[in-house]
Amino acid sequence: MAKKSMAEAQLMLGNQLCFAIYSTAHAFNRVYKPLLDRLGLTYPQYLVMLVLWERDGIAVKEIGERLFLDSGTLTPLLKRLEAAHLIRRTRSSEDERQVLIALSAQGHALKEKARKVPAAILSASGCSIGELSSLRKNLVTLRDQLNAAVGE
Amino acid sequence: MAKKSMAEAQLMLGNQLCFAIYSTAHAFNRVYKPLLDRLGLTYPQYLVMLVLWERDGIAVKEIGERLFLDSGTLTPLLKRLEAAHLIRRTRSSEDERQVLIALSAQGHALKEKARKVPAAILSASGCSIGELSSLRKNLVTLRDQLNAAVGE
DNA sequence: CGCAATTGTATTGCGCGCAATCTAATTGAC
DNA sequence: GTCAATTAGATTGCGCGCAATACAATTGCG
Repeated sequence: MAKKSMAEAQLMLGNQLCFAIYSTAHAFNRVYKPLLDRLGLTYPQYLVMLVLWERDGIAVKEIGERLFLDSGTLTPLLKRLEAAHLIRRTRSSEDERQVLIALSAQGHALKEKARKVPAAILSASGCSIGELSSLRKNLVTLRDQLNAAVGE
Repeated sequence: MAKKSMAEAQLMLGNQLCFAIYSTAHAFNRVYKPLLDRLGLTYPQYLVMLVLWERDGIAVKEIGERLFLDSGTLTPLLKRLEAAHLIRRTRSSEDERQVLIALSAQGHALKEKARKVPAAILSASGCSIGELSSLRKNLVTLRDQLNAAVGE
């Protein structure tokens, strides 16, 4: 009987870590949206730009590995960034299968406008650097463990 | 110079935390998918069923409040659950604006098959109950803070 | 070299997630 | 009671996110 109610408790929404993550991700999105609207970016597009601001001229594959996204997501997203004149997509001459992504002048320039985003997010979170940092570490560990479990 | 790059690194933390959450949510989804496929549910549909297994006969509005989802997401999702014969949607006679969601016999029965899901997730996470529970608590605090910040 | 297997990207289809808009039902101020 | 404001859902449109599939370029094995 005690056992059964434990199984029951595990099915309760409030007890589920996954729902906490799911709903926190949505909450973050809502905080980011007004900030990113000013940059003309969606959140996944912002992630791609963050990768490119660190280093551009990389293949779609590498962006996908860093963000855990595949070509089904990235190909149309990158086409939209190209249509917005933030990036250029060119086939690699060394390996014609690869499409290399380079920032345009506008894409580089957008980095300056994006500088104030992290501070705004930090303040909306209402947490200390230490809290956020330990939370991040635990999540990355969990994520890597989950991804390893999927790969068997 | 060291100070400036440290401040910059700290500012990036909000971004990094958000990406940690974003990518962990996707990792969870990948772990859940094969388990939920056997139930014929997607993850958001599973969340709706969790709410209904706790208490059904509730309005769409209440489901939306518990899951932080709006009618644009729920209406088509609930129609798919109805098409799968897991729920029934009926207008409230007291307030004709409301649509009440009730589990069908199949919907109730599915709860039994869903009981083994949480244990499978727990094992894939590779964490102890205590770790997951404290992580969950921190995330809920952060989520509520973020949602409050959006509401100003 | 020749050909099968692999790799990188593109395409299609489906299910969210949400903003914006719409409609019908209810409430509230007077 | 009347009419404006509010509320609950539904609809539309767009951008992911991913599985499945397709295809061309490259690699590797004989």
